[in-house]
Amino acid sequence: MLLTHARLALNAVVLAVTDGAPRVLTVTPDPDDLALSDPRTCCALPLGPLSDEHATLELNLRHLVFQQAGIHLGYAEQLYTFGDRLRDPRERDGAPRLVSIAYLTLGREDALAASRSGRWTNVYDLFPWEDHRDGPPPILRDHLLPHLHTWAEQDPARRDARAQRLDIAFGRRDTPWDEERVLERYELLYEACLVPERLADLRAAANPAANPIPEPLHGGVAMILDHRRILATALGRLRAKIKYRPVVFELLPERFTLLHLQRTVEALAGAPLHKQNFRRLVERGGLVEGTGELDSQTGGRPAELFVFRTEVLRERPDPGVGLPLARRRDP
Amino acid sequence: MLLTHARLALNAVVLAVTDGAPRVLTVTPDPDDLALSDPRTCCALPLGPLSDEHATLELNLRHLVFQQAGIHLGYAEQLYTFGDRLRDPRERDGAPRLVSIAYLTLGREDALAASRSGRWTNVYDLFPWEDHRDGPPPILRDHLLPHLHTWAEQDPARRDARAQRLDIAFGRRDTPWDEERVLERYELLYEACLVPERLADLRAAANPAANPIPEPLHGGVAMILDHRRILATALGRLRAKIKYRPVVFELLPERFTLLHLQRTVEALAGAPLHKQNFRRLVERGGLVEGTGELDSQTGGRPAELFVFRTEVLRERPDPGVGLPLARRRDP
DNA sequence: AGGCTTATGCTCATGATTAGCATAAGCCTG
DNA sequence: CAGGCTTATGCTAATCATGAGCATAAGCCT
Repeated sequence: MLLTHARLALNAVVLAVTDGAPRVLTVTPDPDDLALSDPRTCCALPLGPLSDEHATLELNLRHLVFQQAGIHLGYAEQLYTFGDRLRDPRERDGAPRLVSIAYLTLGREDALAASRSGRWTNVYDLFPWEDHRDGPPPILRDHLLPHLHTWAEQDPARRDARAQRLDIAFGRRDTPWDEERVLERYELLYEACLVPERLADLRAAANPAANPIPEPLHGGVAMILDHRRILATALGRLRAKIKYRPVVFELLPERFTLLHLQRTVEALAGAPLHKQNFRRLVERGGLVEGTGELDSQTGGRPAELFVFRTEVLRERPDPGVGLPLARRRDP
Repeated sequence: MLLTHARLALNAVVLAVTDGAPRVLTVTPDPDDLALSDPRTCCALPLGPLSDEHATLELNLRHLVFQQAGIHLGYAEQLYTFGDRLRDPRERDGAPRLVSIAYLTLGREDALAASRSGRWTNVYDLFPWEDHRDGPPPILRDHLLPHLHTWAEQDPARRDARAQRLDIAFGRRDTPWDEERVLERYELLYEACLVPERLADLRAAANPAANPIPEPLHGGVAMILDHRRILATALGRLRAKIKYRPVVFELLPERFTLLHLQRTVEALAGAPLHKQNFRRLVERGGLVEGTGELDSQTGGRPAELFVFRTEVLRERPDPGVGLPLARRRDP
């Protein structure tokens, strides 16, 4: 029952929403972890070792993020443990297996200033196909989907299975777009060689000749190892979670306008919401409480400032914000 | 980034539903893992080491369960990684930290026969307070809740916080009972010394005198280490999951009656459902499809046999069965 | 003053849920 | 074999939730 040859790491996905964009805390990769990627265009999630000093994994993680980026985390939940072999290409050369326990954590906007060595990266720079707030992004229709369809046709044996996965993940045919399926979409893009880190993995593969060399690689920001997959897992989880747990409020200042709240949810969900219905949902759901104070910085009629009603946690089992979707951005 | 002194284990929660009761696969504990518990009354979840032979954790786990119990697993998903210190009391004596990656898996009823060294244990023998199919179980009102309230009053400083946790977890006052909060309930019962394994942990504690020795321990089946906590996590997760993913069908034979389906959901949720509304929900939700064949073993009018409609996965983003709750068992 | 912006109240149609009632169609017993 | 038991299944009324949109309010700016 003893496993001696594993490297065990804690991994943090720290998310915030600033200026209407979801942002993730990234750090400069440890040269050790860079593997075969280019250090200039590559970023990494904060990570570090388990230490016996800390009684729980979560405390360990908080300490680690504070050390690396000077940030005191708010909400934190365990996300997933990534332990499959060859996540790190160096394992091919006999390096011990890497097992990463990843956490999803949220911070307030103002934590941005506190960051030391970390940087905040716009999540949609890393996942440009996930932002549907102004309708499906052009890159999806013009670039990714055509390539995905080509890829699906490529292998006659798996054609049907691939086509069906595409339908489900990207909302083709009778399936609606489901903003939660971030990981499924990432995995398809990875398999189709449309994300840059796939190139590194292929280069590191034992016999590069066996796999056709990828042609239509989508440029953009790269992340080390499987960190973009970890982030995809986190985004999908968070998009699901806001619907049934009041976690959005972890991302907002104590007092906020309803539009501020809406914009934050939209930034995470990557979808536009129907304004009036959104208000009704959060107000009637007992999630917020008016303070009577007004914010006149709105550019229009001043908006009332609200606070989160903590009591709702006692009253309802699943007090999420829900997503009253709008077809397009509300006029 | 190397952690040398951790023991890393895979842990399987294998669930099935037979004769209207949810059952979990348990094995005789490894003498090494027994720690301070009594081997006669103690059971364990299947567990084993990570092995470099297997490319993924999930394959590793499947192999392990097959070896230990002769069962080929169906559905499997990662549950949680338990890595806090002192999960194993022996760590106090310098034993390396134990990190367990737990999986939630489902099997068909008939897997029962295939089991070799494992046993199927009724989940509600381990969690008698969780079965509300015939209303709140007497043990809750007569035994656990009174003791919990006493415990809450015990510490004046934490009284309010504890009382509130009780309200939320057990559905007191204005909060409704939420069948998903299995883990929260377990943790309260653990803290209040109402589950047997707490005794073992206290005995192993460095200075037993610091903690008051527990009086009102609830007897019943014990599990090694924190395996009951792992199981609580699994049950809570599954109860949430059936509502938005069609996982119940993994527990049923290919063809089933709607009542069979309902009884299976009820067994997992621990709550009675409204029959007519349940039918409408699964039929109109497109989850099932009638075969035209009848089952005359029902004791009343023969019921139609249904099959799961796989296509639903393409059509709707969240095809769970939903829980049309009934106040009492339907007449 | 008039137009722009955002906030906020209200309505209407539609669909989903809850809670029952009622009937159907087997079996079993007297 | 009728009557009562069981379970299956169809149907409805009331209530509640959701999606879409209209209309008005109340700031600012020119």
